[in-house]
Amino acid sequence: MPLRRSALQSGPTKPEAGHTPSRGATREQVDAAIRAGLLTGRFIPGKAVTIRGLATELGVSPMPVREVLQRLAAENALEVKPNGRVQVPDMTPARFDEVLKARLLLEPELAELALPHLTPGDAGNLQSIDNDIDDRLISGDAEAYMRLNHAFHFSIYRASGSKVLLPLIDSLWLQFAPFMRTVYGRVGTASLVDRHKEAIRAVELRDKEALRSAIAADISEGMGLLGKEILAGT
Amino acid sequence: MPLRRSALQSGPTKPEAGHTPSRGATREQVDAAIRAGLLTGRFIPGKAVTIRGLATELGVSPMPVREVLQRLAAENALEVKPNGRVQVPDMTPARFDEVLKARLLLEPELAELALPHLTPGDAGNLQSIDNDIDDRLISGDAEAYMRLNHAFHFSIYRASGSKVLLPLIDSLWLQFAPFMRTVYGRVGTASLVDRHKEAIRAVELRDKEALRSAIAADISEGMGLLGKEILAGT
DNA sequence: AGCAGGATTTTGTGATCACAAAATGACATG
DNA sequence: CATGTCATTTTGTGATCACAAAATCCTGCT
Repeated sequence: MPLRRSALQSGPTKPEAGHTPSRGATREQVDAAIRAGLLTGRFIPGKAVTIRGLATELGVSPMPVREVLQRLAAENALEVKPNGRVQVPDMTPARFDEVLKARLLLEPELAELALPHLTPGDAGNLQSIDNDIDDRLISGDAEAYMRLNHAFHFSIYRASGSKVLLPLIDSLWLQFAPFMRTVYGRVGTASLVDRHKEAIRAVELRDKEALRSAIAADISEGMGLLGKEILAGT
Repeated sequence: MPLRRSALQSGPTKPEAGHTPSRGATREQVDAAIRAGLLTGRFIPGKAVTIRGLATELGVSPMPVREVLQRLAAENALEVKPNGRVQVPDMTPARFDEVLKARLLLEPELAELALPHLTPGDAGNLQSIDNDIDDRLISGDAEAYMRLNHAFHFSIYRASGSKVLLPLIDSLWLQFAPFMRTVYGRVGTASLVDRHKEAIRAVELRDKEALRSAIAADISEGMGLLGKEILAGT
């Protein structure tokens, strides 16, 4: 086997020695790798993803990949077709509307719940992430933009300590991210707008309503307008 | 092994002949069995659930059970502890508040989306389910009540044809159902109230707002009041 | 009796195998 | 050249195995 460079492996591979690292570590590694790949759009919707393929790509046995694929299918991040093939589900207008609606219902709510837990230090981190985003936008690095945008939102949401709403939102992001990647591939990243600055100010001022509307506007303008346009032209 | 009567198997077991039924059929069977068990409260929160145990109980190999458990863990219906053990997560006040909030955000919305698709025939089905529920309430059959109450709500929600909101709500029900079972075990079923009648009338009249508030009231009165009371006393 | 400590069993995890279904490709036929 | 057919390969699925960690049980001591 030629050991080709994988698009999923960012750092050097781990299995240096035969020692088992810890309980379920391999599965978590595989899970993190595939999740990150989905969130940054490295999987193309409609393209089949094979168990053995990912397994050899990640240098593990098919077993942990099988389990992770089932997990992601349960979160509707992947779709198991009746023949057993697994693929990233392709976006439909109906699905898009639903994801948008769900995001608008849940994300402002969770941001509000997180607000009391956000420290001035967190606001600083958000500021720094947003600066990175601006850099990536002008350099046109869509993959890095998606990773940072995810980091921005979830830095807020995670502060809530939520164990229910957060996983739901997680599932939503996994569902729309691969599609948005294809959108950015068409319209580029230069025209992207967000409401991150308003959100940061709202966090600094601890203004509940301002944060809600910043998040809501970020969603409907950033995702809503762009996506509708693309889906209409298909 | 004495082949004890399983609490999960309702009918006679299937694997009569060695013929493979169809693609992934075993997994679906296992998935349906465990899901139904969770929704009717046949699993006790905090009690560990073992792969091999379920496997022999269902008469299958551990493999499909492993995958299904991973799926359900991804939906937060089960919890994988750091040692790998899998159990039904026990309810905490914080978790309960979040589930309640999420239900109130999502379920009235999906009911409204479903309303245009609900026919007079559907209203009749709802009526018949609700009649069954009333019978079970006075006879005190908590397990049947939970199954029918689930059927009532999801008969509405499924009509929406939703592929995003519906799975999210599915996940929520799997999370609170086992806890509610313990609640019914304490307070009995005679005192349960619901807003099903109002919901049915709203469906018949195609009254959007009436349906929303019927569902919302059903949630906050049926689940909210009962749960708060129990959690406060723990 | 209470309890620590070690042996035994149980359990999850990752790997591999066998099999059937599906996808793929080659090839012959119209 | 298009098209249907058949052989080959790939793929998912379920089962089984080996191993280590965890839990459980038993025993012997104070």
